[in-house]
Amino acid sequence: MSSKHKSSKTDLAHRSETAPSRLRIVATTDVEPPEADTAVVAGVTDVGALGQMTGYALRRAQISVFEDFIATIAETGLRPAQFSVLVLLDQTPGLTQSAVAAALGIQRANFVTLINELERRGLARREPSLTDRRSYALQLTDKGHTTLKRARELHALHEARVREAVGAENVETLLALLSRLGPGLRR
Amino acid sequence: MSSKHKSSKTDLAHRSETAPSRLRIVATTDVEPPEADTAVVAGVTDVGALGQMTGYALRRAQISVFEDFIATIAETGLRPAQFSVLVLLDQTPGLTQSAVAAALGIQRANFVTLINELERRGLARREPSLTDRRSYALQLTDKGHTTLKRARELHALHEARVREAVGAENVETLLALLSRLGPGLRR
DNA sequence: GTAAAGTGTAATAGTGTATAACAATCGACA
DNA sequence: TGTCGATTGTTATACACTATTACACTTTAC
Repeated sequence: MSSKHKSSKTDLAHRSETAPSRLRIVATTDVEPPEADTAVVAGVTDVGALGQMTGYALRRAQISVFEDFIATIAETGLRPAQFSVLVLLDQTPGLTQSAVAAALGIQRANFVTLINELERRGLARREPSLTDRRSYALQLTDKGHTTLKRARELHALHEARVREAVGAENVETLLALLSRLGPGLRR
Repeated sequence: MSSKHKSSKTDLAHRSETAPSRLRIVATTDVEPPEADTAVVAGVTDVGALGQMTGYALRRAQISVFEDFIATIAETGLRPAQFSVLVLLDQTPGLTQSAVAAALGIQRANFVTLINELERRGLARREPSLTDRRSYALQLTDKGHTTLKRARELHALHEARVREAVGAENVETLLALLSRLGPGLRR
């Protein structure tokens, strides 16, 4: 699809070739590995070697974090994917369904149901694109903005718990490392 | 991965093996944050603020890593959950279905299908428990062991890619941080 | 102007997970 | 020893998420 999209007010496209700032990771902390050994911890059989496999560790952490996040924003009636769509549309209004889906790694066919629901709840709306009659320009409604605002407050509570669990000084380290695993490992 | 794991007799409960000491995290590395700005990277709209949310970052990383892992062990016909069951049964033979399910965070009702399939493929078997007629003592078959061995080789290739992507010196840091997000954030 | 590509949509299937119910069995204990 | 609550494996079922295919409509490229 065409590159630069809406240049609302936030001037995009100023991607200085050389990364603006390198992030110097210098985390120094004492960490207690939960437990080692092939045994039982709190009545549950230890997963042993599994815990040293990045994939497994990632999955368990992700599930755990999502569990907390979902419970935290439950009052908004939003699920994680819906929340991320609102954040994205708030940041960059006018995106097409395909653009949002691609950015979030969602199949555009599956995105239909998602945006349908957001529209049904009056949180977002499809406006006809002025330049392309095939697509819609997605927008947040006022209700969408207020809901998002509340969701952000709740998300902050959740994020605070995550920071506490992982250690505030280590959060940026974690994010930096995770970003390296972003979409696609070279093969 | 490790070098241990071989003497898979039935001696569980042999504590201490991995240094139960404290893990000193001292990662020092230069990391290029993928890209900043509300813009487009390679034709895809940037997710912006989303990238700073641990949950989102975790999810994307997990999906990416799993994708690679699944593709890598595809030749064994194993899916991640099945692989983890084999690893667990190899490490601790004789576990019951409930024990394995609990250790892996799987609903025991859903584990039935999983072990059924492993048994159907001749990789594991249900032996009658000698002490409890309600449950089974799960075991790997010879075929299960050889399949697991091959899967481990393939997993090593996968893990190597992960290490390269995240930086070999940072892997233990990542694992330590992820373990802190393990099951359940305090609420 | 015609062919190729992109957009939104529906239909469908596959997978993963959660819940409820149930028979068989175990464990505790009066 | 008999009863009752808890546990184990199991089936059935439902829901969320994902992937694939197909299609009409529109845009883009040659």
